[in-house]
Amino acid sequence: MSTERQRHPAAPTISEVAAAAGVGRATVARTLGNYGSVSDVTRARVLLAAERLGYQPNTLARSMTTGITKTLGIVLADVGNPFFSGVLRAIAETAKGSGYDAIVLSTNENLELERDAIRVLLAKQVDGLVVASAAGRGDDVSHLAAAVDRGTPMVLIDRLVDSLEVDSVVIDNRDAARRAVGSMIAQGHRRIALAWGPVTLSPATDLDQMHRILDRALWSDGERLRGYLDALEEAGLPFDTALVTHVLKNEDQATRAVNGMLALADPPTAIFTTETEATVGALRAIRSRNLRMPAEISLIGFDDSPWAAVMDPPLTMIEQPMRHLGATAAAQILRRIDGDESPAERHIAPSRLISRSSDGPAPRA
Amino acid sequence: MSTERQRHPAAPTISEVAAAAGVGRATVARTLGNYGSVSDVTRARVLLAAERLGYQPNTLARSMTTGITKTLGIVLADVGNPFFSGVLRAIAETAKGSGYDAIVLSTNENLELERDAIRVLLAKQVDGLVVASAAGRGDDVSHLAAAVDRGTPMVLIDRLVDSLEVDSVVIDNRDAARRAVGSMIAQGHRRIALAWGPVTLSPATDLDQMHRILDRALWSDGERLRGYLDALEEAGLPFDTALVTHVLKNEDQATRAVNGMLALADPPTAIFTTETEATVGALRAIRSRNLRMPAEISLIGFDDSPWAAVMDPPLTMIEQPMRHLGATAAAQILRRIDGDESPAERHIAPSRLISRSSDGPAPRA
DNA sequence: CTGTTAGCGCGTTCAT
DNA sequence: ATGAACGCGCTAACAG
Repeated sequence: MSTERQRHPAAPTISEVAAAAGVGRATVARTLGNYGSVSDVTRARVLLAAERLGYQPNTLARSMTTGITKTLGIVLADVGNPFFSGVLRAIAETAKGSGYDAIVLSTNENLELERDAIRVLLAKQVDGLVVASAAGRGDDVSHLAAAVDRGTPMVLIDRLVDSLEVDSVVIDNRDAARRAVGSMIAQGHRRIALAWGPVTLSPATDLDQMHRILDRALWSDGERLRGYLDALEEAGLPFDTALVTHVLKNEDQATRAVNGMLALADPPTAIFTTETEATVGALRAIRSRNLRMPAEISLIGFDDSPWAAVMDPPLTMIEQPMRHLGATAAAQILRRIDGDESPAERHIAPSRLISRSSDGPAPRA
Repeated sequence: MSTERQRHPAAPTISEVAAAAGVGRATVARTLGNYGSVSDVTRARVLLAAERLGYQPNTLARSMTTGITKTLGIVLADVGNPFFSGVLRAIAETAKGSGYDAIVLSTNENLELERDAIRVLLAKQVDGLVVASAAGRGDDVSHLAAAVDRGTPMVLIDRLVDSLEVDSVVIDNRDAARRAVGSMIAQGHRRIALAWGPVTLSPATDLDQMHRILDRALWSDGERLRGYLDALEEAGLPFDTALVTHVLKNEDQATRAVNGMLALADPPTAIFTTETEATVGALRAIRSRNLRMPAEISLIGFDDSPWAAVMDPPLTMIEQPMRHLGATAAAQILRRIDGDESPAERHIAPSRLISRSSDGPAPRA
């Protein structure tokens, strides 16, 4: 009996198992690690001892010697976003299938937190990184570059980062947006609002300024806006800066911004939203003005959700293949970890416009 | 020039920094670790060398000697559920505030995956565990008990586990359900459906059987059902097993089950849903039968969401304080890690019934 | 104030 | 087939 009562017996180590089994540590390592050769009787003795002591390997120590953690670092812009949590689920499942675990960090769209996340993950010696970066174009991404330099494989998901020569898995945001907006134009709409455009303090007053703002925006935001512009241009419609929000990305701001547009002398007859929260914000604005949808106002938005189908009317939405995106990203990073040194690949996953009833013919003037 | 081109220079270790600075390893550890005492000049030299070499600490090695990982293990039943991702966000933020990182594993409501998750986390030597368990009452929770025995602090969140004497942070599900159902009864409803009840293959045919099923259900499911029964009993209303779903927890099953109830000769005039997916399923069923809400059917459900307010009509929902739950759980686990040995605490967080327009007076027969 | 040394738990030669 | 011994990168005693 020791003087100080040991409430929690220290976890048994490989040495204790060895002692209990009456063999050397190496033999235990061999049987438990399933390599080298061990006689059947010794193996049985070791296994028994391990079982009885409730031996659990210490993966930290293992990683210490092997230099391998069997762990993926996942950096997401926002786990709270159903899109990202859907992607995450697929990543985690695919990884586990190959014996990898995932450490997930959410940056809340904050570049500073992203830097921190990468630092933490690298310090934890993850074998690979999957990143949905919060970096806008032109932002300093040296933290990502450093990870790559260091030799840690990385794949970008959902958002490209210009200066980085790494694998990526994204959808064709520009095309998806072009098609959505195009379908509204085809239905006769001439004044189509965009919520959200890129965040900026000084809204664009003309197309040139818009393009300049666009060059510093988040990649996906930029692409979606470009697709919007593409559709306008194809149809020969003028671009009106008053129809693009530049507000901070939260629901209240979106609501207010869309409300403002709806109050214009020449209001939009259709709204294109680039994210779930913008969609909800737009719906709030539409509801507060008692507009009938789609009779008086049409709406198409990014990121389908289960509830979109039970809205009144059911919402026409762009669906992103979350599972496919996640699974592809995970498979790619595992391949890199496995030693694949081929040039960086860009995977483009298909998106789909799910037609429901929130969009319809433009009302006659 | 070495024969084999070294693409990725090995990460510099403390020894290399020491060499570069011309001091001993310990001195480097002291300056970088900010402990002990180091002369200003040496400190400067070390800092410079570390900076120039781009030194990054290897936390694995650190944890190896200290026995501390500064890492929390979070096991959630489903990260895809907005409720859990909201909770997670609060946990992560609180933890980071104290210098802790979080490793998150989602079990998809699968006990087997939960066992695996705990094993992985323990192997990674996390300092503490926050768990929303997928275990129903009576299920084998030895994996959780083992973690506690081993001395790893644990706090249960959202779901209690009977046999475990550990801290927990939950809401009073029973009371929340009782109040919601009670408010419908007060509005004249006599036939109130419950979606979802506990999952089971052989539905209850009477109250006794219901209670028996209840004794093996997920804690939160059980509590919510109990609250439903409480409200019925208080009002002297009979319990009808036909009004409680027993289906698998996915949207399609919920839709079908609710549809079936609505087709009854004596259909419910109100529905109480215990989770978001059940709510969406119920809405689908209501919509497919073209029922007007709340004129012909009332609805109240668990877990408020941004979109609930833009539905037509806006949904009356029970809001759980996700941030509060997460922050409390994190604070509690940090306290335990800090050495607090006081008896297990049960934190009960307040929930709130947000009254909107999906519920109303019962239609006259 | 600073350098030396001894582990932490494990995987892996190298002998035997 | 098996055991002894070394090292991964770092912290913590212990000398000086």
